[in-house]
Amino acid sequence: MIFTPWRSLGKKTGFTEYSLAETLEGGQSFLWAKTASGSWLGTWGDNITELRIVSGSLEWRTPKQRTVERKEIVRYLAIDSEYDAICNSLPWRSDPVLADAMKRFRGLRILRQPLSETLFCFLLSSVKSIPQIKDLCLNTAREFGEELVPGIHAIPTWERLAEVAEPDLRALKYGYRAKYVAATAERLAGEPDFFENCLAMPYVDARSKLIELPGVGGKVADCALLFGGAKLEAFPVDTWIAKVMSDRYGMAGWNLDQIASFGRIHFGPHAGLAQQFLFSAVRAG
DNA sequence: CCGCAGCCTCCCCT
DNA sequence: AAGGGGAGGCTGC
Repeated sequence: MIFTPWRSLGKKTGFTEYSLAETLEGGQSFLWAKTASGSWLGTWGDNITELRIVSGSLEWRTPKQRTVERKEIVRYLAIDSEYDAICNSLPWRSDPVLADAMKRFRGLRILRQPLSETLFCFLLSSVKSIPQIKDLCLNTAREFGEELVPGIHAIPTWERLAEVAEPDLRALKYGYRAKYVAATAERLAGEPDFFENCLAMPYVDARSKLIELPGVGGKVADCALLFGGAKLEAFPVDTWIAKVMSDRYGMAGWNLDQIASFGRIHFGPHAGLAQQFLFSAVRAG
């Protein structure tokens, strides 16, 4: 494949080798893979981009036959957000657990993925590890998604998924998730403005709307809105976060909804970023 | 309202 | 070497 020349986004992005890796494949997206040369190649929507860090600068390039505008990269990686100010607004001064996680993963950002695609990936995520979710997503793309360049496919649209029979999803090893995807696809195919409407709503309303979909509960809705809807107040509670809140914040015995409510209040309007720092830290051990 | 088993499949463990 | 238990959740009882 022929690529454009590498272009630089500079050093001010704050990304390090470590925080870029954690941002791209630390559980927010399942569509990035490390290349033999150590760069990252991935997709979102119908975009394909390769990223790398050289001498502390973030660099990017795209296939020549399918270029991506610089502003799209900036938007996806949230480089245009006031990162230092947002980090500073988190309650790290009074929260040593958060302070430690932020120190270890400085530079970690919340991606701005397409909401539709993000919801799809997280609908497949229940009781799966990251490598397994990646396999499911990429196999689905290869089977049903548009071929963007030879060998690289986009995640199919919900409209396309609505045409796929449930047994064909089972054949891709979806397991019990097949009926969730089939039912949600059928529902969404009749509501072309669903995601646009969600994005226009406040977080709480968008969350309720997503939870109406088959197979979508609080955790999946929060992941979709945080990583695919830029709703930074979302505080997804999975088993890892439940564990750290139980062990380090004295919340043993609290249920998942209670932990999520506490997280949104304690960490504030950017609770989702705090969640991702804690998630990365507890997962790294 | 709350807690829990069951759901597919894979993986790790014995 | 075969078989049980649990995994980044949701649903229905």
